[in-house]
Amino acid sequence: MTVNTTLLPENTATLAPPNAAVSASFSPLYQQIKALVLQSLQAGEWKPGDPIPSEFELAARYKVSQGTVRKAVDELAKEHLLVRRQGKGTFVATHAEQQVQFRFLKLKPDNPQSDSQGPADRQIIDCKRLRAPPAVAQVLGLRSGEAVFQVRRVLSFDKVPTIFEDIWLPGAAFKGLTAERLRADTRPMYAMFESDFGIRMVRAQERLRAVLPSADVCEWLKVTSETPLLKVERMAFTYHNTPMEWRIGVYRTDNRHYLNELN
Amino acid sequence: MTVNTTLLPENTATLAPPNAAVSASFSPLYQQIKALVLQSLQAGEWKPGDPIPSEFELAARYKVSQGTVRKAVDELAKEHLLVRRQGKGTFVATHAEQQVQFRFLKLKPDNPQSDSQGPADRQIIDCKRLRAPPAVAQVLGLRSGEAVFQVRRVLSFDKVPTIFEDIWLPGAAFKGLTAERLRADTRPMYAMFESDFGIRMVRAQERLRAVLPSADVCEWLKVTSETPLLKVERMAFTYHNTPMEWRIGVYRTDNRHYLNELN
DNA sequence: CAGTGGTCTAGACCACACT
DNA sequence: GTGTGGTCTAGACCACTGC
Repeated sequence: MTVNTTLLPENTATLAPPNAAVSASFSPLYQQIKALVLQSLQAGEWKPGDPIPSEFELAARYKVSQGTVRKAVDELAKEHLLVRRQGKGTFVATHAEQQVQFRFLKLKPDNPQSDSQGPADRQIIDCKRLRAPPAVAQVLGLRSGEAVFQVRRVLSFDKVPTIFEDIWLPGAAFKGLTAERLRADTRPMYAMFESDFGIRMVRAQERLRAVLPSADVCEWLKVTSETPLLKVERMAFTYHNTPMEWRIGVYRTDNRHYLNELN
Repeated sequence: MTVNTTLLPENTATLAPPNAAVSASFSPLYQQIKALVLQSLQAGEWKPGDPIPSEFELAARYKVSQGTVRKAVDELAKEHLLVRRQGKGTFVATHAEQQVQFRFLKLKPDNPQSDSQGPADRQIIDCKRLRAPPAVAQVLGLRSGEAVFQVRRVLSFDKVPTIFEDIWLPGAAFKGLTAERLRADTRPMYAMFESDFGIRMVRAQERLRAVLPSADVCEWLKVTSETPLLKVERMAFTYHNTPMEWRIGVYRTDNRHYLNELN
């Protein structure tokens, strides 16, 4: 495999000096393999939950050694794009698995023994199809005025309304989304996005602030306007860092907290 | 190297069947090497900023192949305990490096171009040696009444007091800590902990809430009692998950936000 | 130039899951 | 048993750093 070509029919890594003049943009073989696997993931060649070919098969396909494939797959597994299961195979990661459900929800109960840690009760307020306001269009990488969906919902834990969220999604990718469909589905929202729209959220970024609630938030969360709330602004991305969701939530934090691990 | 012994004089991995009866507690060689390196780090055999022996030297010392050492060091590097530098060697990580300073401070300016991202102005209010209140003793793993230090300080960005913090440290480990020493040192606090007390913070956990400020916080941050603040409770750990710091901070978030990457 | 970490290969064997 | 991922080894060569 030559260096810095996107694909190649045969492995020339040990035959040709890989780095005569291209030293500036040198990229190791396993990174190139990683990019190829990622391409297949994005193209939907293997769907969430499916097994991908074994390491030896991939090694044969790309004409590299199994160890090189292993290193590429290792990185994708660490980024939660793939899941390795010893003895079984390597699978495309999915938000539908019990194990990783609510990977992105960091709000935990202060007293885990007395308060539920499980999924919340969800109430979809509405789901509207709109022309994107400028701010929304900008963060989602759309042209101003393109179609977007706006979903509003309330999450309750132990019967206490705790989270109010405003979710913006690109109209083109989520064609056919309705409040009814959201209400009918009992799985996590991101699991439905995978199966119904072929969109897998891979990475997210959250910005947190302390705020006081607006009048309508007071209504939905049944709090006074003096109750400080945690405002969580989330950008979620699919493959290749494509923004696919903008979510603005406010959390009650009197019996729960946002837990963050620093490594 | 036999399996499941903490150390061994020679490599028997290829000689003895590693796993006749101990299948339940099997641990791979590289994990054992990792534990040994970690032990040397904790014991201070190599100090923050120092180079550790080369992969070949470590391989010779532990009687394993270089590849096995590599995998152990890889993991320690990913956990930020070591830093690899191609061509130079592998070094014990330190909070003193420009590159990783304030690794644990997640408060970022809303407008990076106009607001400073750099280190804050620090004002040490006081540093008291006390007998640990029960709550403090519990989280730090001390007996109630053991000595602790309480440091209070204010951090300002662009002349705006933004963070008020209350920091609790075990008295035994930080013997000799004073407000004067804290004020005299211009480095990040964790860098001083390394050089002056031999304590390296390796991992931390933060719990976030929205709160309204107490009367003294209003004073220090010059805000009204109606200003919602982000309360950040941090537990920091040294090697082997030993708790070494409990820190309770309140952040102003009107011009800054807490940024969190979800992967 | 020598020494370090980084990549790649080839082959052996182990642990695990399914059949 | 067969096939999967997981570990370990040995050796080659590349890229980077500093003498």
